[in-house]
Amino acid sequence: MKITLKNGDALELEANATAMAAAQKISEGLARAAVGAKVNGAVCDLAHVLQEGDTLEILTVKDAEGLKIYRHTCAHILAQALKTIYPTCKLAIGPVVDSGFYYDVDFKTPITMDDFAKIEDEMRKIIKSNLPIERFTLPRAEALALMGKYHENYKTEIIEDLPEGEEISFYRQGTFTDLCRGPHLPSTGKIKAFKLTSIAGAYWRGNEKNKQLTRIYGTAFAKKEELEEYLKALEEAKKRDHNKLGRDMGIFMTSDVVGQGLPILMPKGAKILQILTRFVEDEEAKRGFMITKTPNMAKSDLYKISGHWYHYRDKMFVLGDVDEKGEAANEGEEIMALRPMTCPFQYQIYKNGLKSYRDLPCRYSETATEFRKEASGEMHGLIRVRQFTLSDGHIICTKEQVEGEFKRCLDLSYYILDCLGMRGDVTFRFSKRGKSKSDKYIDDDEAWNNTEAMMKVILDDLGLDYVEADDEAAFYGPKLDVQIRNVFGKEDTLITIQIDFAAGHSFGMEYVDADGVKKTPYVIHRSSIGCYERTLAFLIEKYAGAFPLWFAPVQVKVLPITDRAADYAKQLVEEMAALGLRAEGDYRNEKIGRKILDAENEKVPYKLVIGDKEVETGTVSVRKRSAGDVGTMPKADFFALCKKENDEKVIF
RNA sequence: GCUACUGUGGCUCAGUCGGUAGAGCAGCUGAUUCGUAAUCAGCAGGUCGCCGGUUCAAGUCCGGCCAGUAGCUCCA
Repeated sequence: MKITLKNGDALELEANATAMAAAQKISEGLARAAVGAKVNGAVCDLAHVLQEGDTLEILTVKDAEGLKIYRHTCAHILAQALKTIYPTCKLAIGPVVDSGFYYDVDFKTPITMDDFAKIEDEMRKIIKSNLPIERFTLPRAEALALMGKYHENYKTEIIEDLPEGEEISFYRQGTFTDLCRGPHLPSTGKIKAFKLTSIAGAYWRGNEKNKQLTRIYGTAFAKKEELEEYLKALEEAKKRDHNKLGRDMGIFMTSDVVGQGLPILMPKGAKILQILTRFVEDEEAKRGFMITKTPNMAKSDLYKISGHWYHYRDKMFVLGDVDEKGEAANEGEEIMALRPMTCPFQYQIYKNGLKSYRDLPCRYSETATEFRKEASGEMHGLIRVRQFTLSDGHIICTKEQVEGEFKRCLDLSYYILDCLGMRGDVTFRFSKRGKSKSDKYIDDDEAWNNTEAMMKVILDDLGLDYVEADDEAAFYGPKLDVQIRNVFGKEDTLITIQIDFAAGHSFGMEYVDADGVKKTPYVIHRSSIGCYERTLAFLIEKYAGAFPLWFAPVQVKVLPITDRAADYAKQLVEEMAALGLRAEGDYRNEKIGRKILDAENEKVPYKLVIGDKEVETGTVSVRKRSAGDVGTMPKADFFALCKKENDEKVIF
């Protein structure tokens, strides 16, 4: 029989040959490195039997899909080790994740990280035994019986939920059998380097109403060196953790008596946010946005119209006593709530006066403070907080204008990301309702289908490289989320642009069209730079606190060598301030080496060393961050260089 | 909220087998005015997260609580 390889070459094989046999025929080396196969585009085991005309690709750990197979097998080895050491534990699920794998397990008595050594030893034994891994399938009744025999009630629940007719496959290695779609390595001995990394609680099926299982995280690599490199890189990344670095650098702090999730921005942090806010507000104004200033709270009546009062109240800070239905507990008391979003406030502005089609698009923007009562365990540094400031905005426009306005919003965010040097760090997620029919979404299939299709056309037209995510939409429409990862690899939304088909109707917004008929507009919710606190967190992590000059809180540190140079140093600071540059002097009675070290630790972009020579000649001796001494120049030259770098928002 | 881990001066950490706390940095004072990554000396600073228990004796052992950190999105 003849098959086709990925590169287009034909390969002659005996009838019923497996993917492994094909790999062997190609080369012994490939057969040794092989971890799985891709037949006609579908990933499968090496034991997969090939058919005439199949297209075959042999996968190794160098392929992303191959590495997944490798790690998934490692998860099974973990499961087998756990069943050996803790025979009464029950297995739930054990998938592969970005940086490794995990297995969710229900233990009779909880285990801790101290047990890892013992578990890893058992895993090593399993690997050393080089057990062959075999796949087999069973009809539903027998599959249930098999898992029932092992008292694996999580597995039986999974089987029961599988659609009728779906193939139910198992993988067996030695005495251990696990329900699994696969694929897997041909034997356990192929694993060369692995490590259990952490332990955590995780709810069965991600639902907090279900039992919490123990999740054991691990990772695996093709070589020991790669594993060590990964662990080292992880340690390095943690040094950039904004939650540590931001506090150490005096950017922000928290206080027990102020409260959880309420970061206090210190002078340096507040300065950065002021710079970013002014930049964003000015840029928005250039692009046709009208700035608004709306209240931080409103009566419950407003949130009743928006629907938040009924769906979101447990996450709002409510002022006044309310009963479980959300009505005032004391007759006649006015119930207020801090706002969790800006939308309905800006809609009030739109509704103030009759609008013509000539008024559209109506672009409102605001640097808006919002309040959300996040659960206590969900707060994280500056990334997830209870009070934050969002570059919020709403565009009210006709359906025909949606596409153009959406593209303008993305263009603004692109520009901002470029100025921050973060364009390369983000990914895009097209967040849809998709197949989900949960009651958290507005019930209007036609509107959902139309809006999701409309957004898809826009994204494809822009040639955006995005992932589609079902069940991630806002309750009123689909979103384009600009995503970013923190130093722990956790992904968060930095910026979002959303199309809302419902707000126009629910808030009674209208415009008079050219034909004299009143029509309902579309709304685009958008942020340009995202939430300032969160964006600052990612900036700290990206630059490890060494910010580009244009938004560094202190741009230049002037370091007089002796008291004789102090007056000139003060004069330099004043001259730079007059030019709009942020400079500080270090007038302590310390040696120059110490002043340089301290300024270096502060991560100031430029240092000026000032001694008798500079005083006499009106020059400055310049040290550039991470480049060291770059020589002496007339002060005016340095000012110009600095000003240029500031105004052009140079990233270095 | 749940699970796990952590909790000693402002910061980083010591503290053996239970015998009522120690260093470096930072701070303060004094001396030093020294040209490119830590000048010297002295001083001061802690109810060992909180509460309770065991003990002649608890930072150390036990129980409870609080706070911080990570995970709880990846679905055979």
